[in-house]
Amino acid sequence: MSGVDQLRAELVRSARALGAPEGVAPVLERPRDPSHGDWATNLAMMLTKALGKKPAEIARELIAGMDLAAAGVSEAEIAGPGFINFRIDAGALASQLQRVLDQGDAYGDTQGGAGKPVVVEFVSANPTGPLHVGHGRQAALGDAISTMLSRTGWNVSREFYYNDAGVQIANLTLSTQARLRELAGDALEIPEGGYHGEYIVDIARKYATEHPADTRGDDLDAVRVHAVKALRQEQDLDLKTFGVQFDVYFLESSLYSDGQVERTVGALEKAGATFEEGDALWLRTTDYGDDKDRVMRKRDGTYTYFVPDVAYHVNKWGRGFTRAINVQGADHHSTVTRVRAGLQALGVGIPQGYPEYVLHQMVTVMKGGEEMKISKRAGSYVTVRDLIDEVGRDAVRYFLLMRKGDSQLVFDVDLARSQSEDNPVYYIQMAHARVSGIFRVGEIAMESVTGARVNWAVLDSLEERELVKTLLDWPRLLAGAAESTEPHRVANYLLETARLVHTWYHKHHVLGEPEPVMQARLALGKAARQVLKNGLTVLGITAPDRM
RNA sequence: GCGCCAGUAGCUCAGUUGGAUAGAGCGGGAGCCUUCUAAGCUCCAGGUCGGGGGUUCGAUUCCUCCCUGGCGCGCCA
Repeated sequence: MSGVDQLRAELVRSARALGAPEGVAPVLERPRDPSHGDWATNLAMMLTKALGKKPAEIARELIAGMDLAAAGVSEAEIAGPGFINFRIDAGALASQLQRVLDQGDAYGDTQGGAGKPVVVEFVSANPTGPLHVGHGRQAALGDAISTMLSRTGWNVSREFYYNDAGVQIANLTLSTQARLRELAGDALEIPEGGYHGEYIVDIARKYATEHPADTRGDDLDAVRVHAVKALRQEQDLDLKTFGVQFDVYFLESSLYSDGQVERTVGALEKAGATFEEGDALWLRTTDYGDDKDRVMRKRDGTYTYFVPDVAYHVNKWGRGFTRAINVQGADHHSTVTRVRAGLQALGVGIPQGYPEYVLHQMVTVMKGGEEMKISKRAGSYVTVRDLIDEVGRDAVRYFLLMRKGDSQLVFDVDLARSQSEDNPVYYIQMAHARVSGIFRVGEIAMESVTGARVNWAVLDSLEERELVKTLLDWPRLLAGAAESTEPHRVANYLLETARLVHTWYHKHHVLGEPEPVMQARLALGKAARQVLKNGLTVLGITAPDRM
């Protein structure tokens, strides 16, 4: 049982003795202001109605009824409108760092997910061009969310859905053909809705080399296969450079070839959720909160995009994923209602909120004070590769994760590239490297610091107490970030932790101090380094030992 | 017009799910290196939390109505 839990247990015991209702659950929080102690509770204010007394009186009685020593409390005072502020004994507080040292890379991991399966789908780009910044945000978000879930006990599968069966693929094929014919001497005629980027020229050139008998691209089937393959390879390479790996690549086309789309449509018709009108087949999405019904099968006999998407999610459910999370740009949010409506209409026991969506707002890339819109290769947008080339993988990851997904994001290339003073990524990594440096310079093996025989009570300065408390927050913070699927909480936590580490490092020397002091500070340093490393790992960012 | 998201310091954004005197980074100003990395530390300036009403001991946080911005509202994906 951790220190907070003991404190809470004592509070509950005391409150119950005063006549508080069963199930009373005191909220303990860390006050912003250190002078308000290490933990504070508003319990006395919560109980005013139930006990019919004034907050201050209740607070006094609560404290009197607690075994403060058992909870490691050195001081308890009543403050403000009725808060109780507890100060924890320095030794009792710092000794909890033993957990960090014992658990190492696993410190912070919890088991809330209980091994249940969850599929996280992200990126899911059409294989029609290089990945753009938005895909980058999805890749960073999806990967970090997956890691967080995995560290909180979920059995995670990362999945990439390839839209390889639609109109876009036809446009890609025709665009490639147009470039082939341009290379053969014709005037360039990129079709309506086609792709204008430089990369199409590369693909065409390679096709012509590999297919000397068809340099004009008359064999559209061969052109399509070639172009899709080339772009999948390019996207894979980008993702690899970004450090993202998937467990499953799911092809949209397989939903058609396996008959899953037809089966889903048949089931929806059977369920009476559809109707025909104007030579088209419609789904009654208005029965499930949509503002109008939606076409499933167009007049030309093909399906609208959300139909295979419904089939795809039936497939996920069928594979045993009772939880599914989709990371997508907010411009796709109209799909949410439709897919869920389709799943509900099937009536096969899929819960209403399935799948969950993590929608993120748009990214604006700024460089030199101006919006950067053009990539040489892609033509009309900035690619993930552009960003990695500009600022490096770690900085791209951090900058794409530092803001809540709900916020529009301004990516400042100049700031991200700066390696001197202003960059939060390097600030955090530097904290890790500086602590590593203590061990390197002192020639102290990291493994030799185990926490055994450490006099934790030595760590009683303001800076040390604040750092200790923050390090002890990590498991709770990670669990909260995972539950809310918000990696930016980890990013902000790391920045705060790094700040405390830098301050501590500057103020409290380690090497050459008297033995008990040095041993205690080495233990604290090692714990801090461990937490920084664990947090950076969650975000997919490296934790260098020297910079 | 309808729906979703946002509006907090000059700029970019956090705000621990309703707590105490609202924070960080950048930008601006002033200091700190014969001692474990100055990619660092310390201090100063900077705010009508978009606006009005409501809920209660207490609201940046919850409800409601306005205002502003982004995205979406296709037999496109």
